[in-house]
Amino acid sequence: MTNASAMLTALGDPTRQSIVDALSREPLAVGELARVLPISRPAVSQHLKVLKDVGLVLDRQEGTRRLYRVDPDALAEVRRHLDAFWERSLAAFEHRTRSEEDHSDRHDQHDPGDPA
Amino acid sequence: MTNASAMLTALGDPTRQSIVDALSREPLAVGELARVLPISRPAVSQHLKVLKDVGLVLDRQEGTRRLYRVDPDALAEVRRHLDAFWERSLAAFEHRTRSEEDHSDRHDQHDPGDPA
DNA sequence: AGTATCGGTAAGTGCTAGCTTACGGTTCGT
DNA sequence: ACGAACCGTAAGCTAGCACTTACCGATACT
Repeated sequence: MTNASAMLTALGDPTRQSIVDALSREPLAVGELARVLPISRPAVSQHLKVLKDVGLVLDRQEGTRRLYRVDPDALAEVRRHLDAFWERSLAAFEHRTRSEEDHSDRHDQHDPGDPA
Repeated sequence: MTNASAMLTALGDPTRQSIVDALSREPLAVGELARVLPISRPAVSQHLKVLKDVGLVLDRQEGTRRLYRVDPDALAEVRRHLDAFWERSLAAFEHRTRSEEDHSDRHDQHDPGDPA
């Protein structure tokens, strides 16, 4: 499992999506997040651990508090991962559409080898 | 919960990521997917139902088989959603960096109001 | 030093996501 | 009409996830 898919998996939880959403606007401490979200502070801590383990968020000690923020580079990595899916699906679709004109019965549509 | 976040949640499962991965390359029937994946055919069916409910995949009857494929537009929507996170986190970061020069002790950093 | 705030972690619980087997319906071939 | 292949759904089980409360260490203030 690549790092990008691990991040995607971490983003699967709606609560963690809310956390990333909030943190993307401005860095927040754990208690501040817990005040906004409908869950307890330890629950927030556990979610932040998950997000931190996959590299989606960064933390920095600020006195007695601990400020969490989103790592833009990590988000960019997830985006690239989705882009790969998107481009491939688009390519497959267009390939299908093109070969619709001369649709023969042969179904070896993978790697046509550009028969010039 | 918006549609994009629902799709993101559906993509949270690693098996579903594999399914989308496979389907992005070329449309496949349920049985073909089950042959590749380490799970049973009904399990694949259930995953496909989840993906279809959020609009990530499309299906079309092909004789006795049922071909599933990825909807590129849906993937694009998820991508845009992540883009929003990314842009905001980047903006927040740069804002922080800029206001680092004149960092006073006041911590009302939200909406400084551009004090000319 | 004493106190308060903040936050990570341990322990325990409920629920549901994901899986399997079993069954039934539909489409194609003979 | 019969059999085969394909697939969706029901039913049931289990592992793990998300949550809570309780506890403890660390940092800052007076």
